[in-house]
Amino acid sequence: MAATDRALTGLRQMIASGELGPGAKFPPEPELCDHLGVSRSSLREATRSLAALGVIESRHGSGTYVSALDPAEIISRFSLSVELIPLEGVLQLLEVRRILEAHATAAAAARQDPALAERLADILDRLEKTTDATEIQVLDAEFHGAICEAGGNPTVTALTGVIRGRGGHYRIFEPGADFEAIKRTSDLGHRAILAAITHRDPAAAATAASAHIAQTELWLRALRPVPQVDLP
Amino acid sequence: MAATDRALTGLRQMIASGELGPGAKFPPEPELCDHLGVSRSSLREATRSLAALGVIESRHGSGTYVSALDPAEIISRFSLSVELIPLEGVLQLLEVRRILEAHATAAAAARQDPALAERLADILDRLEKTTDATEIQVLDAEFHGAICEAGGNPTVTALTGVIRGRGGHYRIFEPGADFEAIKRTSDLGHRAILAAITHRDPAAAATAASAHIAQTELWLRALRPVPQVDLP
DNA sequence: GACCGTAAGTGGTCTGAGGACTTAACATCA
DNA sequence: TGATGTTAAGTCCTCAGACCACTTACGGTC
Repeated sequence: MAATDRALTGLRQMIASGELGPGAKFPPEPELCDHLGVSRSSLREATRSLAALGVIESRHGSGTYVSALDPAEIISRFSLSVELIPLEGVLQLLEVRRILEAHATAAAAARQDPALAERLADILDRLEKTTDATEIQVLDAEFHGAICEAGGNPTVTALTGVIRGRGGHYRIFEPGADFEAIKRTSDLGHRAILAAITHRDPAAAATAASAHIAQTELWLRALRPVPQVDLP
Repeated sequence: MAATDRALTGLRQMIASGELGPGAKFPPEPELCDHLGVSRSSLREATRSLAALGVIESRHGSGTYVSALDPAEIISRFSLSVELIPLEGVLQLLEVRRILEAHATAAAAARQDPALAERLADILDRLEKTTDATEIQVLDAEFHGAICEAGGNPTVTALTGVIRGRGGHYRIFEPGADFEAIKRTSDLGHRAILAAITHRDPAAAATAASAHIAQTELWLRALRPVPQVDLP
């Protein structure tokens, strides 16, 4: 087996075997090199791989640690790769988001939390007032994010968040030909979701969320020209 | 910004900007180092990160290439990290699988493909005959995998596959106290799913799949002792 | 035309060195 | 005594250079 793979397997094994749990500290690099039988370069490439996957964290001057191994955090790391997926693949992902978010929205409606409805209404008030593309995107994420959070499964929240972030790169809400019609349809979709949550109607909430995201899928399908993405 | 981060951002930008599409070849490492203003070590750590995420592929002696950027392949890379998630997180992930697979199973039932039903029946025949833990796991994966595939969304298939693989590490089917009862319940669940697909009843299929996976969640919840994982 | 060896191109690995950051122990001062 | 500044040890980060292993394509040979 290649050196880096050997290091990679060794590091993963140390975690999988229970030798190192979440938050635990790895031995210093030279010691690990000796233990795994690889050079520092290979070891560092292996640690970088696991760091990219959210499994470990290297802290400059302090040490290398096992991450919390929280599924939501690990899924968040996906955004680094999901942001590069072309439109064709994004549509597949949007179906995943539609299914999961319909479920989460239903769960949120079933939860019967007056504070949630109030907060969502406040977000929509602000959302309906603005025409700025960036602000629309932020408030939309806040709306759906709050609902998913209320759904109770942080993993679902993280996963839908990553997909929503990717979709946001395709700027549907740029002022253009159909801007006003699209914006109005979107606003109405949000109100339908909020109404279902306010009325504590899980089935209606799932349907409204599903329809709202399906609408986004249709817009994206029409938006064939591949956009530029600005990375940080 | 740190050297490796600079390289990472630069590489991602080359893809995000459209300069390099799926399958495209990167310039040789020395040229990239010069272009990005980092040493070869730092560049290599950056490429390893992106390779771990499934965004690029390095082929020894040939070059470094942009991957297909297929969401299903990218999600498959997740298994490297998902396999290390502790039981608590696996339960959150299983809920994701339950939601997605219920949907995919319904879609498969709606598809009305006689060949699928035949293939599934064959798998179940073999599954019901064996008591070998590994073989059970393989056939179970084959059964659910075939259904998800028929569901029509490869991303859903990949995601459920990764989660199922993680759950499989907790060996529910080891011969033990409740082995026979568990096995019989599991077999019945599979037959219920197959019946719904054969009868082309999407709603029943979704319910059966959901119930089957929910049962698995219950077994896992009861299985508190953390198992050892054997990595390849 | 098919096969094979060779050479150029490219990523993989190792070694050694110095720099940058974190942490904790220690000394100093009010 | 308590707070503060200093120092030193520990650790990861980056660079440079060299050599190895693999792939590919070219050109020669049969």
